[in-house]
Formats: sequence, C-alpha cells, structure tokens
Amino acid sequence: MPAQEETFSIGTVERDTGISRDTLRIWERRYGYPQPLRNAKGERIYPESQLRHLQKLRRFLDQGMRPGKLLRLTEAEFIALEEKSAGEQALSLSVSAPESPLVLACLAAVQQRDEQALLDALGLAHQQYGMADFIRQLAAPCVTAVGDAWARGDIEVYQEHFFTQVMTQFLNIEIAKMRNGVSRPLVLLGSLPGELHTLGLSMTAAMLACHGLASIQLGASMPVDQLSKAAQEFNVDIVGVSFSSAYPYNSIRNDIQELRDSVPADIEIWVGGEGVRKLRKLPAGVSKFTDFKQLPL
Amino acid sequence: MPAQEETFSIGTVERDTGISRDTLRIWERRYGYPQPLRNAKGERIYPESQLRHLQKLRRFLDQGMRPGKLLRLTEAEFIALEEKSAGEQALSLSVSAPESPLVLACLAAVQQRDEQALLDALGLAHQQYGMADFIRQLAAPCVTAVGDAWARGDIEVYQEHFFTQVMTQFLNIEIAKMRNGVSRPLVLLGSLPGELHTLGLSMTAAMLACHGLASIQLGASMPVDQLSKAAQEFNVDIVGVSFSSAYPYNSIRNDIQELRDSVPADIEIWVGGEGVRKLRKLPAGVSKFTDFKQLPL
DNA sequence: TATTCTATTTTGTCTAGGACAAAATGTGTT
DNA sequence: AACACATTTTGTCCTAGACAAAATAGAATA
Repeated sequence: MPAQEETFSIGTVERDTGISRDTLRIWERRYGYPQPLRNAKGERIYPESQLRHLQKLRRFLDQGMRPGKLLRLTEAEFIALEEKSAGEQALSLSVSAPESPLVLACLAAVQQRDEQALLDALGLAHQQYGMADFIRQLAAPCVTAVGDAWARGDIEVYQEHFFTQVMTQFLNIEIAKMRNGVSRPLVLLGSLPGELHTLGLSMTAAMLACHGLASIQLGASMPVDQLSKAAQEFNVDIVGVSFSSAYPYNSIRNDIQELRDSVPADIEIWVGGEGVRKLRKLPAGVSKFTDFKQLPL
Repeated sequence: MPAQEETFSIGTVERDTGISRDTLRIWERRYGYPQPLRNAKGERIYPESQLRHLQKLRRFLDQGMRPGKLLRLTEAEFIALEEKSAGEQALSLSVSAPESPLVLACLAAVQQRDEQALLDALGLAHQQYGMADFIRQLAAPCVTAVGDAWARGDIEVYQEHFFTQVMTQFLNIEIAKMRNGVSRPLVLLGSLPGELHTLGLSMTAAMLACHGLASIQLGASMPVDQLSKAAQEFNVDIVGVSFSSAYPYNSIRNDIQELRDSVPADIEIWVGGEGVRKLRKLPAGVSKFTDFKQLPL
C-alpha cells in the first residue's frame, strides 16, 4: 500500500500543539497558514508535516516572537531563522556555561537511552559536588542542554520525558534521605493548570532540603484556589510556582496576579522557570527566580 | 464591600472542568443548563456555583451517565442522585473490601495533612505485607478511598495531590531499591496526552519490580507517536498505558486503537485504570487490567 | 428468556465570519 | 532615556447550523 501521510483533525492539532482551534482558524484566515486539506465533510484535516511545523513554531512563539511575522515567513526564511536560533543558543551556552564533561555524559546517556549510565553520572556528580552544586552545575545545565537538544531536533520528546523521569526520581530519593523535622520557613511547591513540568519544582525542593528547609510538593496543574487553600492549611510561609517555556506566555501575568490575589498577603510568592525569565513587572509581593544562584538561602 | 461571587469565562470553565466550549454552549442551547450570566460584551460569565456544579456533573458523566438525563434533573433530583451514589459506593466498599485499619490511617493522615504520619503508615504496611501485598491491600485501596473521599467532598483536590505525591515518591524509592540488571519482558509505562494521573503507572512499576521485572516510566501525557517510537527504541516487549476515570470516556476507544495501529504488532499493549473498567471490546492485541490481581506475574 | 439485527435518538465536534478588548508596538514629547 | 498617547496586532468569544459516531430502544430471531 502507498505510504499515505497521516492526517489530523483540528481537535487533535489543538491537543498536540497547545494552539486553540480558534487560533488555528484565525491564523488560516489572516496569514494563510496553516492551510489544511479538507475531508468530504468540509472539515480541516492537517497533514503531519503541518502539525510538526506548528510544534516548531510554538517554540518561537513561546519565546515571544509574533505570529504576524513568523507565519508569513517563507520556508527558506524559516529555516534561516532556525539556524540562527540554534547558533545563538550554542553561543550563549559556550559563553555563559561551557558544558562540563558530566553534562555531556548525561546528554549522551539520554541519547543512547541508557538509564544506568545516566544514574551513574548523576550519582557521581552528586557525590563530587554535594547537592547544592550538583543542582547548579549539573542538574540545571542538563535541563537546559536537554531542552536545547530537543529544540535542535537532536533528541525526541520521549527521550526528554525519560531524562525528566530519571532526574526527578534521583532528586526525590536524595530529598527523602535529607528529610528531617519541621523547619521554617516552610515552602509549598506546585504548578498552575496546564503546566506539566515539575522538574524545576523538584530541583527547588532539593536545593531547599540541602539547606535544611522542608517543602511540600503538590505537583503539576494545581488550580489557583487549591494552591491558595493548601498554602493556608499547611500553614506555609512561601508558595513557589514554576512556569516552563511551554507555558502560554500571554496568560502568565494574569495567572500570577490571580494567585497573588488569592493567597493571603503575609505568605510570600515565588515564581520561577524559563517561562518568567522575560517577565518584567510583577505584582507586589511576588519574587522571581530564574536561577538557582539567586535563591536567598 | 459586598461578598460578590466570583465569575469565570467560558475558557476558564473549559480548563477547570475539562468540558469543551462547544459542549458548554450546546448544552445551554439543548438543555438550558448551564445558563451563565452575560457581561457587557455579551460574553458568558459563569458564577462559581455553576462551575462547581459542572465539576460534580462531570464525575457522573465520566461514569457513563448521559447528559440528556443528568442536565434535565431538578436540584432536588440531583441531590437525591448524589446521595444514592454515595450510598452505593459505601456499600460496594464495605462488601468488596472492608477498609483495613491501615487504609483508614492513611486517609486520616491525608485529612490531617500529616506527611510524617502518612509515610510511617506506608512504611509499616510495606514492611508487614511485602511489596506485592502492599500494593494490592494498601496502595490500591487507598487510591480508591482517597478518590471516593474527594467525590464525597470530604477532602480537597490539593489533599489528593498531596497524597499522590507522597505515595508516588514512596513507591519510586522502593522501586529504586529493587532495581537490578536488565530482565525480560521489559515494560514501557506512560499515559496518553491529557491524562495526568501516573500513580497507577508507579504502582504497576512497583509490582513488576518486586517480581524482578524492569520497567521504564515515561510519565504523563505522551503522544501516541512518541510512545510508539520509545517502545521500539527501548526495545520493549510490552507497552502499558493507564487511563484514570477523569479521561474523556468517549475518546478512549479511538485513542487505544490509534496506539495499537502505531505500535508494531509484536509488542503487547496493556491498558489499565478506572477509565477502561467499563470498556468492553478492545482492539486485537490489547489486554485490559483493572485490578493488580489480574497481572500475569 | 436471551441474543442479534435494525431504526431512532442522543451527543460532541466541526463549520463560517463577525466583533471586541487587552497586549504589544510605534511615535512624539519631555 | 522615560513617559504618554495612538495604532496595530492578536486571541478569545459570539451565533446558529450541520453531520456522523455512539448509545439506546424496538423488533425479530434463536
């Protein structure tokens, strides 16, 4: 049989790209892209190539680039943009943090899907550096490196998940070993609805734990009102929320404001993660951390 | 100032209930519920009471009840339904599995938000039962008990997250202790996009581990194509996917079929979780497990 | 009585094209 | 360089109609 390219409904594309139906339709109207085929019923059917392209586009959009420009690029221009972006990433990496051999070892283990090698590298680095420097010098750079490798197309989504899973479990085991009695300040960690990345939260928890501070992790996708209730019921001093670069940039400001309004004023709010790096004006009573070196420990 | 009830846009309601905009609008047209207010712009604004009610409705819908009946109930009828359902749950619980003191202890720890008490109970049960029976007699019943308690309104969402987080970490630590070399069959575990619950996967992994079988956890929200690629690259024999009762029942069948079509035929597919309990006809080459006692170990 | 087949109803997802406000950007002034 | 104001861009929301897949009810059969 002929290798027929798979097609997807607008609902599936919405789910797999995180771009809403309405947005997909209006982009088509305004910019002429994406221009899906139609089935017998007149419904849009997106070929896989368009789905993949939309996923790539999203990464640029999440970085703050504007649809009006991005969607009107020719294919050649888009490829040029991709290369330019890859180049800049390589540059910023080599300038700000030359990748240590251990980071490279981890990356290689992920690429080869070798769980044991990855665990060994993590264990070694942890022993060598201690937890604080393990996070600053290995875990955080690794997260960035894996994210970049995915952006470049060097690794697949499932490999990123694999890395995240192994790293999370490693951190949680070490956190468990450090667990002690109640201490102050007490921190509650979670992410808002739609935000699935919690590795940043685990790294924060580990960082806090190695300074003797306890934290409560609630995991991903916590509605604002629940986060607020939990903060009060657990009687915490600080609520920490993380936003990955995949979080819709347009709604971050609102969501943080909503959280600040909902949580009692005497409880601090910390926000962190790639998603808030570019965010300038924060509501009063909200602090931003995009680097583990900034944490006031 | 007057205690003005908070209102929500249709987008927020979609996000917080998992019911799509289109569905909310057409329910309003067909059944006259929910009937939101309108703002100056003519947009639907849902009072909090309606949002909460929709969340309750969803639970019944997920159990297979039909909108046409459910949405036409009067308030009194709905309350009667809730009580009847609570009664049935209590009955099925007391008949099928009288809650052991340890399960009750865990539930109490969750209600009191006492991490240490919960960990102590888990550790004790694990020592006493061994891993296999720990899962069958404590972990699985606890998950059900916590879910039911949430359904009854006895505990909040954040407490359920808290329980999930603690249980997951406990299991992962024990899995790590049992980790050994490569063994066959090798199992890949994950959930499909939109499915955020992974506790079932961790319990499965633990169950496998205590029988000497290795598994690779990829975590939540893995697109079908990625799951398929991962299965081939990791060279696994079985792919295990879990569906919670929160997974949209209408799309489960399709999604499983899609997965089966995508994964090579010589790799088995296991599906599990509350979401597939009622599912009858499965595609060829797909096995269903809704009980840890069924696992062929 | 239980099972299978067929007709009907129910239900969710999709369509088009218009409207509007919040955010981002550009421009001029201090 | 910092601020205020005008313009453009952008995503979300609206109505009302269409259709197929799934679920149910009814009839016919074993």
